[in-house]
Amino acid sequence: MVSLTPRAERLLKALIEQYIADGQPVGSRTLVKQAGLEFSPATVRNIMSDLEELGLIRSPHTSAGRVPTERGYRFFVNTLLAAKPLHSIDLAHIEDRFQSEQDPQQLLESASGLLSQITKLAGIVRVPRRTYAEFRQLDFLGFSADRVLVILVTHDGQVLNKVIHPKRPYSPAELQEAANVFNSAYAGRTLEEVRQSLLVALERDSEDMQKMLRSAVEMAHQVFTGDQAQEPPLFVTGESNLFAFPELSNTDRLKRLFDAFTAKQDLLHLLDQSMASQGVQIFIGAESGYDALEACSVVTAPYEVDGHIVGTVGVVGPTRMSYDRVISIVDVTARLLSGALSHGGSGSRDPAPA
Amino acid sequence: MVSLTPRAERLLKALIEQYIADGQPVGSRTLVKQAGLEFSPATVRNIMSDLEELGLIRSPHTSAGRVPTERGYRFFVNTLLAAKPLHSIDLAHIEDRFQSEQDPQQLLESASGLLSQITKLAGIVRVPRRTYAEFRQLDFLGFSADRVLVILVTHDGQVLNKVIHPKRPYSPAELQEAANVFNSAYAGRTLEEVRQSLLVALERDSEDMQKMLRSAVEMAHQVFTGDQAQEPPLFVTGESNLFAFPELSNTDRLKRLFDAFTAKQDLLHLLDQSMASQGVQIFIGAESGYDALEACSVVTAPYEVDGHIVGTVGVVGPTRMSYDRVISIVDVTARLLSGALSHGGSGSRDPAPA
DNA sequence: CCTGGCACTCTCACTGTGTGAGTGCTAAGA
DNA sequence: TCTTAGCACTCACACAGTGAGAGTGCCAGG
Repeated sequence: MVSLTPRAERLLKALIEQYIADGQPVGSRTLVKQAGLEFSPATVRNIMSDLEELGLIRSPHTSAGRVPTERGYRFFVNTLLAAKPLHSIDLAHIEDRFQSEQDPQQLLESASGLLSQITKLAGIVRVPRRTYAEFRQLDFLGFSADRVLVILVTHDGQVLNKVIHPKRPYSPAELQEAANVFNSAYAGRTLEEVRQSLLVALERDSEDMQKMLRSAVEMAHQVFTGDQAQEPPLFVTGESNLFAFPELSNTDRLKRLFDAFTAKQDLLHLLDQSMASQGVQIFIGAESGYDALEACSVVTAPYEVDGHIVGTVGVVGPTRMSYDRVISIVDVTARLLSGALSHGGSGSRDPAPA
Repeated sequence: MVSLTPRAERLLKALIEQYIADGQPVGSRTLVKQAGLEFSPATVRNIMSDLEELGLIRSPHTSAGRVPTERGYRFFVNTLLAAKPLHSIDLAHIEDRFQSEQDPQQLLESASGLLSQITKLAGIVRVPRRTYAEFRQLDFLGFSADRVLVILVTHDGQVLNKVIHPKRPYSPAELQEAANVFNSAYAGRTLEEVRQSLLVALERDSEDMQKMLRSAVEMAHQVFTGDQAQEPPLFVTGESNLFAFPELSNTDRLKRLFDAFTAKQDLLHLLDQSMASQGVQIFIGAESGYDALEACSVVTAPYEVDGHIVGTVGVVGPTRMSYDRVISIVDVTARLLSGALSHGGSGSRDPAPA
């Protein structure tokens, strides 16, 4: 990374803060006045010239002021930024909301909503993969000769359901029996483990399985394979906040951005990426690697359930955002969410039958 | 309604069609050329003048051509429009998609997706109110001393679930027993009926109820009251198609429109309104009564399950849309959806346990 | 090394101008 | 009485020119 003189750093910091505040290219004189610098505009111009050579700032045109480049933002975020403690009102707001929410899914959706409300940007939340959830039980409900509703419940109270079409009709008693056998065989393992065993079980010769279990396995397998598509793995909230930013108001850019929000594919990859490491991560402009996020930055932080990272919360906004504010909001939200999901709130722990 | 000379009608029709086709105000000369009229531009101007007096068309400014007013569109739609038969490729496309889809919820989402794909506008689908669904069964699953997962299944295979917090701990056996009692008491009635009975039952002195049923009622009541918020009552797809229309490209207008898509409140009212009557309904511009839909038209058609109207499909786009095309697409989609939901597809009918 | 001064550049807002599209009106023709 | 050709008129739009303002780069002196 480039190293700058303390003065240049101070200048760059002031410039970026000023630009973030009002979105106008900032000139030497304004900068001296606004930041209360003790040297003259001319000196500032010299330093700016250096910064421009380093690729940290640039001039939209000759007689405009300077604007940070993505590289400039990156430097700013890496070395100049002092995380700003969160306003206590916001903090209380988040805590309140998490306290009153029960259902883990709703908790996640709330988190996304809160992020977008507080930051006035778009909030995103990566829902935990169900693969790692623990299987609890499964029920088969016959609806007609060829339609059976399968309901799958995980240890943490998530419910999946799917209508499947068995090869032959089953009586209610048979279905009940099949569920019982299946449940005692698989309860307590993760969904992924169950899925794997099902695959193996199906490949093996059916002789060595009880007839009932075989049916159960076949039907359950249908649920497990259809799994992914079933529910949104990602919450996006407050997209329309982004209309407020002139730098994004280009219709074409907006369309691509909104398409990305709908398709979710790219965002998902990005969030999965950021699950790999602890703490807040920031993708500035092209760093995300997705065209749709061209003039945008994404700030993310993973959240945990009982000490394991299971998902990510984050915020999407224009590169010109108050990183200090946003970073602490995202950070705190991730922490509080982890807390709410882990202990009392709901989300896990032994289902002691009282 | 105003009545016009046949010539004026012909002219108005040609003008609106021309305007829908390319979005430019249309002048007398272009109109003569494009529509192959056998009278001169001057005559056209005279007629246009009449139409303008009647409020059917207007001039954005002195030297521009004419543009239809909302009233003009309304007249056009009411009396000049010949419904255009649907392109057979589109028809096949819809049928295919409905055929391959099983789950009623997914079927509805598909319908919305199809509408937006084919019309290149935003598709909306009003999901049936669950209130009229028939109650089938309910299960209580204890997760911890103070958390019980309630799973409710309707006759048509929908699954609702909610975590509730009972007043005292229950053993698994108690929960099982409570569910049994509850199910035999209420199976086969509509959710609304069940909700009503629950209210009554709770008000009555608890003495005359079995202890078990009382608990079941209290817990079930929690599920029934939390019902509405649980799932989206409305699917919206392809919103980003609307970016393509210059008449909507005003950022402020777009924001309001997208907020309406997110809040869903207004759209819901509109769709509920259109459930009252059979067949395609069209709301042009201000007719919808919602500011957010200012320069937009909404085309809707109710769909049925077993002869009863239960929801609405529709399309939102700029007032300048190909009404003939859109109307038939919406109409056909509603019909095919009704079919898919009613017979084989899924959606209803006796759950013969085979 | 800093700074004041100065010439220079470029955007932006404003103004004026010409052109093209389209209108309304009038008077002549069917 | 209805239609049409002709004509004067209006207006948006694109284009060029202008002046002000903001900001820069560079140079020479402290």
